[in-house]
Amino acid sequence: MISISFPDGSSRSFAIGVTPFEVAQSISEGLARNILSAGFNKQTIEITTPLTQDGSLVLYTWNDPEGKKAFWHSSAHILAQALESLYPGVKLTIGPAIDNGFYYDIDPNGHSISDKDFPAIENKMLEIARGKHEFAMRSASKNEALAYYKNQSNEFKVELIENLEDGTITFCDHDTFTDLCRGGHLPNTGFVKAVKLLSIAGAYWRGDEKNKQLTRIYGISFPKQKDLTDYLTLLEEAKKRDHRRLGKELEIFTFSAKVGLGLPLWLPKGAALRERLENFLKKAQKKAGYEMVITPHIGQKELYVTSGHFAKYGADSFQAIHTPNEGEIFLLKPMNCPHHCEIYNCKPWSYKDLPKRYAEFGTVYRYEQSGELHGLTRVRGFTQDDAHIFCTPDQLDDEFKKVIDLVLYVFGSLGFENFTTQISLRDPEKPEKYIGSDENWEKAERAIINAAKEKNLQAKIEYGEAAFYGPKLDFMVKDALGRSWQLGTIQVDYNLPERFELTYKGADNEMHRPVMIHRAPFGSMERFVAILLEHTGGNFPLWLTPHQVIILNVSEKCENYAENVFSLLENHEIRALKDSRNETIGKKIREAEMQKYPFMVIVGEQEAENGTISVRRHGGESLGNMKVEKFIELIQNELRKDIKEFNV
RNA sequence: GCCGGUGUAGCUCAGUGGUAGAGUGCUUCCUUGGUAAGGAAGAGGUCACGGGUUCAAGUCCCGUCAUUGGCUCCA
Repeated sequence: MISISFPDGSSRSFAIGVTPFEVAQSISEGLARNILSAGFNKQTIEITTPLTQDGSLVLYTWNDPEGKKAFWHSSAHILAQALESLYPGVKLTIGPAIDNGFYYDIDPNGHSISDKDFPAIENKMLEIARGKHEFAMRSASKNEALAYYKNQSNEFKVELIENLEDGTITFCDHDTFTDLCRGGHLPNTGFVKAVKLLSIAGAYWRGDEKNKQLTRIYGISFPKQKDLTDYLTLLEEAKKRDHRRLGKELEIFTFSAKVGLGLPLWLPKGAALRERLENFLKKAQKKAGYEMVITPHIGQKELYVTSGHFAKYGADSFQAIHTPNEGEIFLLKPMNCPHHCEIYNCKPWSYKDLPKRYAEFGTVYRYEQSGELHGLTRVRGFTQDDAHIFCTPDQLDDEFKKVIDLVLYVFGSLGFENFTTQISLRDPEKPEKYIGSDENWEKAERAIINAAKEKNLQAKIEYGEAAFYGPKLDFMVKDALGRSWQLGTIQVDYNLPERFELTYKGADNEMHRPVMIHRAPFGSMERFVAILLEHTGGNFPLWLTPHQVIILNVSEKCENYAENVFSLLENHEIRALKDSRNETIGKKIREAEMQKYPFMVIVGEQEAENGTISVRRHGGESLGNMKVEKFIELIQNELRKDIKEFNV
């Protein structure tokens, strides 16, 4: 007998060789029907794998990420089999499960595959699935495995196997198909009832652009047809929240091929929205002890040689700006830090003056590769809500925590609750990649980890993701399609103070180097507004929205009254708009709904007579008739609730 | 930058080799309305651009540009 323990802490005895499926059966038939995969002693296994020793067992269903993973990983095998059978000679490489589905990378080996072929591939996959072929794992020696793939001239699998240790190599077979595989499958292909291939793309072998480009096919699969239908509906809904679409519909921003790729043009409503966001942050920053500075959009080449950015990025960036003076060269600024360092350098500082916190909405220009541009989330000219804090090493901890507070305040005020955080540290294997002393790095890394812990951030630690000059803490938010974007960032920097020879005089009467914190709570105005659009679906909070109220007159007879109401609202700094077109009231309401104005004020002859207005909220809720003064009060109350002050 | 997709009226899109279309918006007129589309008429297109095949190209082929899904990159 072996003893199996469960996640709830209980444990039971089973016969040696019992499978997770049988364990599930012993708990309930329902569970046994739904179980897809299992974890035994923290290792993913098939539910048909016999257990031969004591251990802890977790059973996974579709509702567990691990269950979905087994499902989608198995689906990738089915996709690979379908591809092999439809396109003989294709070379398989890797095919993992991802957050939403799976993909398989293949070398088409002369075949051309396009999305027009998807229906045929999907049908083949379903045919394979219906065969209910069992997935069976088997071990192989390294030599056997190498021979198998050398025989197929599959250099990719050979490369994979060469990096594996003999004795750890396993294959998975189902039906007529075989693949090198670590494991974690469904019992058989029959679990897969619905399949949809989503897109086809090029992907470099092992993610390196110097390598051969393979063909990647993305797909998703489900245990029920209805799940697929629901998922596709969800995708359609997400498309409606695409910031590029909303940006056009709500007239927030546009692009012009004449102006240039990736250079956004902010329309009046967008500019006003952005200004409100900036003012919101400025107000909080003022409380937090920041001082605004303003720096030019260009800088001499020497500035970037000093900062080190020229050597690293000069060749791949916007090219030099020349002047009538021969040899005089300027560059568009790709970041604000060097300018801010020179501001710090304009006079000597005492430790008593620190920290200095310089903030600027600084517009920077970066020549992103054309294929990377994406709406407002990835552009070539954008404005960072940048600030640099120059402090003593002793102040670092405290300053860092204060910045976290500010970022949390910003995210909280805008309803970003589902953000994730990531701490990026040095790669301990490659100390040569980083500059600065070990002591400083340890101090900085400790400061970030402690600060994140103290602020209860469930930060994921990533080694090797740090900038070469220091570790960082990033705040990531997902867009409508679930793609993660980095918004807020806080970075510790020992490099620039060194390169710009920044100093302050300490209590010991000696000169010292300050530490620098780079931080941007929004990240950039462009990306932030994009993600905000996708999160709110264009229904901005009342304090931020371009127009808070639209006044709709029922007929031309009450246009004067509408004008009076409009002036009253304007006098109280309520952002109102008037639709006095000669259209039916029904049509005006419909259009106002589609433009997502938070309040509609409807005025007709009755209202004009009684000196009232009829108020309707976006979405259809009627607030009834009231005096304009009461409505103004209502809005002002909502605004107060909407946004809280930042408390240092 | 690389691998695919797409590009037709201001916008959303139909149009598989034979006279350039719809809805919506816009202009004008009628209608004077009551909480998600009142009616009529009109204007609006070098079918992204350049080349090619064909008696004939929006449609097929090649190139360029833009855009888009990924990959790579992201100071």
